[in-house]
Amino acid sequence: MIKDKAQPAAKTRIQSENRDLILKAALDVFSSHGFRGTTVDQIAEKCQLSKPNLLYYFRRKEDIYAAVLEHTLTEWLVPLRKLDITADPISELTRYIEAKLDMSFSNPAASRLFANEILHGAPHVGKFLKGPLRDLVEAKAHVINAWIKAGKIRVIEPYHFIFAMWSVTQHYADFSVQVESLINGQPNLDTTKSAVVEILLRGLVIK
Amino acid sequence: MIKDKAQPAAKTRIQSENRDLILKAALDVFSSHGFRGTTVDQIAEKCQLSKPNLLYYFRRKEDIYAAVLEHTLTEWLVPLRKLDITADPISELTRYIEAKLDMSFSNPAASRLFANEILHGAPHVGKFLKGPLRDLVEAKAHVINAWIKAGKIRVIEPYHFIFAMWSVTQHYADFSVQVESLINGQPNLDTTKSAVVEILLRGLVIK
DNA sequence: ACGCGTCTTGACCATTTGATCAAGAATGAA
DNA sequence: TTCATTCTTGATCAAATGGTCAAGACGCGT
Repeated sequence: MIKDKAQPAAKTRIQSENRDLILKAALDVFSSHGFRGTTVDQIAEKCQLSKPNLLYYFRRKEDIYAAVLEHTLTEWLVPLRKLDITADPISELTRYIEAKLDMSFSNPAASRLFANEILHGAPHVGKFLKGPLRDLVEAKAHVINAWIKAGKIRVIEPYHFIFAMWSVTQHYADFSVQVESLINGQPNLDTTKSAVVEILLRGLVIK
Repeated sequence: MIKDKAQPAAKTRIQSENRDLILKAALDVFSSHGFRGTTVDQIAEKCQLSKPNLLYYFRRKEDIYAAVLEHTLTEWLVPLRKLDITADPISELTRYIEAKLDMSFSNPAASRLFANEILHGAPHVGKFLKGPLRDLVEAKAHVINAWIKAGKIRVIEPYHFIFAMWSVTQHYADFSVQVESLINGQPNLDTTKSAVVEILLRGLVIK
């Protein structure tokens, strides 16, 4: 669980600058090596601050991790929140899938940080999963069900469909090493977008 | 990279028994905590052997990890190898997806071990990805393309489609904590199978 | 029962690493 | 400029951890 409420808001210029530096470096290192795999020294070196200085801004290593994770989570849900029941389902879901792919390609570290956290049992975000995220997903499952009832898309199990959109889009960030090994290079964003949209949505279109 | 060739084959009864014990415990611990996150002591406790005894069978912690990973990888590709070009595409892909879901549900630890390895840059299996796995995936992409040319399924990008099948099926193992938090309990295997098959294959059926 | 090779472990070591602290340097409001 | 507050860091500590080793226990073919 995220224990300490986020550090008291930065009061000085130096504080906000250095906190940003630290969080940026920490995202990079934590996402590459996991929580146990990263050392405070690594983060310190990456942002050019001394280790005791890091621990001046964040008392414990775990506090840095919690701050990075929290910061990441808030941005994570923005696209899902925007899913609009009044819009056309296919174009709405297309927008969502493309937004998630944009995030995976532009900020894979954030995706990996989250994946690592879940993979290891979500020790810091268990409450987030069972609380805010669960409520949001439930609401969006209702949206999908409404579309189905209105005859706008074919019948599909909403939860599994949401999981499918997540897993496929995040795959390009979390498993990028594998993807790049198999296709011998970086995938093209636009090509990936159209392929993924086809795969996930073609089965939903009413003929 | 997997450095040492697998340990010399077990010669005595005690050797093969204890190696099995160790590998079983190690899969459990490594998949939960990652390589850096697990200690030799944890593995030792889980299989009721002393730490020096573990290091009698495997000289280094990394050797245990390599052995578990190698053991896991070999089983991993069995279903994909079986994809048969001569069979009916939809039933063949259905079989594959269901086999992968069976694996995710029955042995999530193996899936998580692999996910963790890839997530952290595949330090031990880079050659496997660019070698055997790449060749296999290339071959199966040809199979899918052949089905498309024969007019048996609709046009789809084969690599992205394979990635989609992997990510969706493995999601239920790798992100099980999230899945179970969101649906408030363990997903039903059969329900999941039919939902995933619908999502991934309905768009491929020729009307 | 013997004896050799296998197996087991308590004690120990070196290194890594998260965290502390006191002392000094920089900052910025008055 | 002044000086209280904020910021920075070298030195250091304690705990955790991967790995070693010598000595002894045990298994098993003869």
